[in-house]
Amino acid sequence: MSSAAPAPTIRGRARDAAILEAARAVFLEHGFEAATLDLVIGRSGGSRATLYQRFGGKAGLFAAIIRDLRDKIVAPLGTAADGERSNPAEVLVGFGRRFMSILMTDESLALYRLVIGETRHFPELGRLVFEAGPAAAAERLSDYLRRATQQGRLAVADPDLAARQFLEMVKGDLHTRTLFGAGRRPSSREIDDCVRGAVATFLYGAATRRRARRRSAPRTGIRS
Amino acid sequence: MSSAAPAPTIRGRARDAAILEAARAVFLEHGFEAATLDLVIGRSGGSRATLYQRFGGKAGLFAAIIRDLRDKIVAPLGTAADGERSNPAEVLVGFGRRFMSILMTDESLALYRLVIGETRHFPELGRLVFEAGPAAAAERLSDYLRRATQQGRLAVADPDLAARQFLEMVKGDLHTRTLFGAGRRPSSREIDDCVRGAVATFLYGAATRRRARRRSAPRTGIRS
DNA sequence: GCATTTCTGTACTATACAGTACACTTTGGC
DNA sequence: GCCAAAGTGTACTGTATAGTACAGAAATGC
Repeated sequence: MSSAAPAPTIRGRARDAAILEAARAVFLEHGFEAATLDLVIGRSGGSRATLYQRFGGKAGLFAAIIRDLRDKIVAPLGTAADGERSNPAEVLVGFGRRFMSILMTDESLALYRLVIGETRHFPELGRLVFEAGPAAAAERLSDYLRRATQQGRLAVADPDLAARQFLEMVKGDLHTRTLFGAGRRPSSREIDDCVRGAVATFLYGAATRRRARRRSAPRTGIRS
Repeated sequence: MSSAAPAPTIRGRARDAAILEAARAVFLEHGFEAATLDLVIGRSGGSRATLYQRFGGKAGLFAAIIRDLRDKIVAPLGTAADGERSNPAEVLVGFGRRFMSILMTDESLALYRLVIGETRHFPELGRLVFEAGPAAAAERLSDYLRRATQQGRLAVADPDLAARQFLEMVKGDLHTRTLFGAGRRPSSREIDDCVRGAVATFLYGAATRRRARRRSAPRTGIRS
C-alpha cells in the first residue's frame, strides 16, 4: 500500500515529500471526498503520473498521509510522560499538560476530524491512529499509576482503567467541544485549569470526607 | 433553511418524512460528500424536483436531517437524569448508564462521525448538536451536583466542571475507541463496568487515604 | 557522456453527480 | 366533479474529477 519502494532517487524522495506535504494540507483542510488530486498537484508541483506511480491513487495517498501524521503527531502522545518527580499531583499535571498541548493543536484536531469522519471508508486507519495515540498514552500512564501504587503513593485498583479515566477528564469537554466547532478555541489558561481540576478530582474525589469509607469498599461496592 | 413551510398537505408531509428518513440513512452511511441525491431518491421514492422544492438542495437536506437527528437522538441526552434516590452513587450510576445507552447506539455514533467530520463545512450544525446533547446533559448533572453539595451529600467545588469530568469518565475511552473503529464494539457489561468505575473514582479519588488532605486544599493547591 | 530509469506536462476518457426544465399526474379543498 | 396547487418522471446541462496514455525532458548510474 503506502509508498511501496522506500525512495528510489534523490529527486524521487524530494518529490514524495512534497506530494505528502501537499496532500496532508489538502486532506486535512477538505476531507477525503472533497479533496482533489488537482489541488494536491497544484500545491506540490509534481505531475499527475508521478503521484499515481508512487502512491497508487487517491486512497493510497490518503493512507500514506495518515501514517505520516500518525508518526509525526499522534505517536508523541504515547511518550507524553517524563521526569517522575516525587509528588503524584505534579507528575499528573505535567503529563496532562503535555497530552493536551499535543491534542489541541490545529493539526491534531484536524486529524481527529479526518480520521473519525472517514472511519467508514478506512476503518484500519482509525485503529492505527487510535492505538498509536490515545491508547499508547494511556498505557504509559497506566505504568506510572501501577508503580506509584506499589510504592504507596497512590491507591489505584485498576491502573488501566484509571489511566483512561484520567486522560478523559484531562480532555474534559474542551476537546469534544472543539471537535464539534462549538464555541471559540479554549485558551491555554482554560486548558491548564481543566488539567488541574482533573488532577484534583482524580486524586481526591467528590465524596464528603465524613462519608468516605475505606478505599477498597466503594470501588466494588456500587451495585446495580 | 430547513423545510421552510411546516408541511403543505398530507401527501406532502408523508413525502417530507420519507425523504428525511431516506436522507438520514444515506448521510449517516456515506457522509455528506459521498452521499448522492439519487441514492436518497431511490430510497424515498419521490422525485428529484420535490426534493429540491422542499429542501433546497443537498446542503439544505443535510441541515434538515441533522436538526431532525438532534431532536430525536441527541436532545434526550440532556434529559438523561431522573429519580434522585438518596444515594449519590446510585444516582450517578443511573445517570451514567442512561447517558451511555444513548451515546453508544449505532445511530448516535454515526451522527457523531458525521457531524465531527463535516464540521469544516457546517460549523453551525456542530454547535447545534453539541449544545443540545453533551452540553445539556452536563448542565443537568451540574444542577444535581450543586443540590447534593448544598445538602451535604457531596463535596463538589465546581459543579459545572465536575459534571463534565464525570461524563467524560463515563464515556471512558470506550466512546472514542468506537468512534475510531478500533476494536470490537464494547459489550453492555463493559459499559457498565466503565460507568461504575467512573463513579468510584469520581467519588473517592485515587489518593491514598493517609495522604488525603482537607478537600478544599488540593483543589486549589496544585501549582505549576 | 551515454543508456536507462524516473519524472513531467498535457491531453484525453469515462463517469458521476448537482442542479434545472418541463410536461404530465395526482391530490384536496370547495 | 372541477380546478388550482402540489408532486412526479424523465431527460438534459454543465461541470468536476479519478484515472490513463504517451511523448519528451531530466536526472542518475556507470
